[in-house]
Amino acid sequence: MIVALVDCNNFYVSCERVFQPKLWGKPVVVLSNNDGCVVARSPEVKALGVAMGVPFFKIAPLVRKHDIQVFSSNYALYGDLSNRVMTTLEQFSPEVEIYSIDEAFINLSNFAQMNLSEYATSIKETVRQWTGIPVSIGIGPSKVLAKVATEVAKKTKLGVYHLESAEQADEILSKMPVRDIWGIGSRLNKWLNTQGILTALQFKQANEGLIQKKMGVVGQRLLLELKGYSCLPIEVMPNPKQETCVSRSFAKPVTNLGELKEAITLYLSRAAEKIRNQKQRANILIVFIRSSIYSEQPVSRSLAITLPTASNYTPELLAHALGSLETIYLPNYQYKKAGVILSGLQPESIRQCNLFETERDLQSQENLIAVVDQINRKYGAETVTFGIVGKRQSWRMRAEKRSWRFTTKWDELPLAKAGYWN
DNA sequence: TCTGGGGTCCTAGGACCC
DNA sequence: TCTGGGGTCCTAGGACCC
Repeated sequence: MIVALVDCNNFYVSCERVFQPKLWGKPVVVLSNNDGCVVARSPEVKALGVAMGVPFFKIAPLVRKHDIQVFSSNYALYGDLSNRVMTTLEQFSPEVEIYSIDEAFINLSNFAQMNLSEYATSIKETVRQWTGIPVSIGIGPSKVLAKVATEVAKKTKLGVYHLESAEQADEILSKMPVRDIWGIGSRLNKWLNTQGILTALQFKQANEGLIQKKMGVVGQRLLLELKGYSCLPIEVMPNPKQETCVSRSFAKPVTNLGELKEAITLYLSRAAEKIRNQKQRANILIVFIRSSIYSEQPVSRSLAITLPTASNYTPELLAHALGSLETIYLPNYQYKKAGVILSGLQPESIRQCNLFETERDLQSQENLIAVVDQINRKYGAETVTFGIVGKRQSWRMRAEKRSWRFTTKWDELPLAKAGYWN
């Protein structure tokens, strides 16, 4: 197996730069939803020592001092540019696995006779030319080693690295903290350190029984992958989702049941829309509300119910969701976040009818919801909403510094006028 | 004042079945 | 004296990822 990993360089920042070239060379950050944490940093910002995930308010002085350009997350833009990158990659191999919004694995096994570094370089240049997004590419005999190679690639000027031999791998792994291996998180890192395992190479050479006992088959696979045996296949067809979650933090704490109902109504509507797009129905509905984890009076309430029959029909799901909310709601607490999870998803093609419903009832439900989806697609999300959604929503998440949705909204297209581009 | 959102996989243990 | 064996399904919790 020969795997390449294509990783977009500080993707969200790069997306902002594509349509605002004046941002090149300047320090730029992109914030998480609700403008809470830093989730993407330009190299200039990394050089200032800003860590991934720090709360934005903690870097406010740095922002002023270095005139860091700040943006709220603009997922309409990032999602669209991601699609363009992935489509471009499909020119280069029939087997592309879209792993996340900014990463893809490519199977290059059939290209072994070529100079793969050169091939990767041409991939990189094409993506840059066609989409404006800079990428780094690592090549190795397994997904885990391709990840390692990508880390090396990011530090080279070329932005491409081919890990070809076990000696090369060991050389790199010996200088790599074990925490940086894909699949080793903070918990396992802590435990491994107590076992005297500090580097990736030490992990690779560790006692298999010990790793297996602690980490199960996940650990075994990881060891094999590091040794160059591919265990994790490239998955070209996305697996059907098993659950779908919509949740948001509030801009300010909410205590009132009415406002929570509004929020749950919007989240549930969005979640139902998502599973309809995936052509799925849900068997299980979970509703949760919770305070900030930093709160002095913490509260976390949730309820999972199994639906009488699988559904993706918003009004029906909504009735259950609001019922659950009333059950779990406790007055006088400061809720900071709420959400719904639709789980036990199954294909729409399987249908269990309710004893008292007729084919005609179901058909008219489907027609109604199809029209709602159409209107919201055409005129924008939440043009048509269900039930008790008001317009004055003081709890709505913040997105105060969002750039234009340059590629997906007619009235936000980039302007070709003097002064815009600089 | 202010700390994201959306997922996946694996395991262990209990309930229940024949 | 002596009380089986082999399963499935569900849930909760732990770990990870970007």
